[in-house]
Amino acid sequence: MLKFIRHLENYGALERADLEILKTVVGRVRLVAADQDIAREGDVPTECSIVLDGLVSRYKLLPTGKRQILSFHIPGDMVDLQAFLLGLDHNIASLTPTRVGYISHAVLNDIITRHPRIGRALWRTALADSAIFRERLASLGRRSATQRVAHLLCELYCRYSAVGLAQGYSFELSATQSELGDALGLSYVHVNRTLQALRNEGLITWRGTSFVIEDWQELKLRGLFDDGYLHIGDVRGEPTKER
Amino acid sequence: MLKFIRHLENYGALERADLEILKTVVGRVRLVAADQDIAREGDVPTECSIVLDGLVSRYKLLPTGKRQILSFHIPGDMVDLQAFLLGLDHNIASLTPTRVGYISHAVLNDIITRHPRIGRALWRTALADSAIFRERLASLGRRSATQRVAHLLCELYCRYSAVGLAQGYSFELSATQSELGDALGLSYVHVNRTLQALRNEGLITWRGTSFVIEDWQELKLRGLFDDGYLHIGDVRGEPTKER
DNA sequence: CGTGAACTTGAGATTTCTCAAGCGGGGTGG
DNA sequence: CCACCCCGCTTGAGAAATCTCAAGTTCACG
Repeated sequence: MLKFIRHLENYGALERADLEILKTVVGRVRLVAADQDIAREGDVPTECSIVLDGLVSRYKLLPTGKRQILSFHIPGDMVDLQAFLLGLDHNIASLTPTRVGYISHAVLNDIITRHPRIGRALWRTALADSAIFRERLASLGRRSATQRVAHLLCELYCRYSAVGLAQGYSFELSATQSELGDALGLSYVHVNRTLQALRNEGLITWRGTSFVIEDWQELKLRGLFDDGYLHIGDVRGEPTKER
Repeated sequence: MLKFIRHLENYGALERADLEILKTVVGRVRLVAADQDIAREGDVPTECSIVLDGLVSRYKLLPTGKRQILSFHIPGDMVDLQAFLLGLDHNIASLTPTRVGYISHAVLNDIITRHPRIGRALWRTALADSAIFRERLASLGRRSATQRVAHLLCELYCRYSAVGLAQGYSFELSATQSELGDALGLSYVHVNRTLQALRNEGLITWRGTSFVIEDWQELKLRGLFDDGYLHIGDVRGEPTKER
């Protein structure tokens, strides 16, 4: 839960009263095994999910059987704020054993109306989510395989770092190379070769699920990465007279 | 302006009072020539733009000089609701001569707090926007060139149709093949060949900027198109007791 | 230890890109 | 009013990136 609050604070300063409320909003908590669907396209959820622990993905399946992973969600992320106002147009699944916290839509509605500061922070996270989709669009459309892989690693490092889940330049990434491929529009074979190329150049290393960025500056360059689109700490539209 | 209201109504029933307010929200209107930037990455707009006439795109430029078009916006679309709460992380440009209406953020803030029905409809359009990015992600990641082109044509037809800008199965699409390529992650040469292939199969025709879908069922199949992600008329989270 | 999933490697096949050149039509200046 | 010009479209052909298929290999786990 603290990760969620930390995440929210990246999208708008919160006050003590807000924090007290946020500590009470999570109703039930559910443990989910690896590779389980948490919600499916067409579902009509009555609560929103927050990743407390583990790694979650959103994905679409095409009629051809191909899978596109739309996003990865790390602890602190609210996964399906969209389903608060619109139906689900994709699936949500755990990639590792995961702990998921739920906030009922009723409670959410209440918070948004009565605590506008929290409401705005929530909407900002939704817009930041959308910004990540746009940047990935630029990756799939106009970045080479190497650039895509490097870019994704940079992004994940920044996001892990923002919720305190990176130590130095290392972080845990429990996605398989096949999953990375489905997220990047590449075959898993090519992801493998690309990762090895980056390792051979001394930009990254990994051992099991533990990745280390060995040359941050160069990796950013290779991925054409600029963290602006993550909007971490980018807060606008805060009425100055409020309080 | 009527197109904007019509667009909003696709995302939540509005009442007479709402309509009256919406008719007054647009402050200034600006005429923009073709191929002009309307806003740039890093800008801090104080108003939101609505396309009244013409065709608008959002795009990113990578340091390599490549362009990714993120979205096309047709009359009725609000282009930069995101900049209401976060900074702009991409550029916005006219593709044709365009008429743009502006709503100041102050007015918008006021409307959202005082007319929650309109506020929710606005947020739904923002979420639907995000849904389009996700579907395009699936296109760029896992659809073939033919599937991408067919899918985009299906989407644009549905969107034009939803605001009353399609006659039968025909609609005006004033993007160049090069622009379509930058939106679909393809070279303009390949877009050209792909369009011709679809024409030779009798699925579409065009003359200048006027496109006709000759075989809707088959084009949908070829594009693996399902309109669910557009969320047209998909309204949830409307408190039933409200009014 | 045995097993299976994930990772690795090799090599030919495919899709799409890039480069290059020609075509066509609408708008404009003489 | 007409010729010219430019932008966008079209076509061809070789090049490049990435995919697919296939066969190991490794490592975590039971």
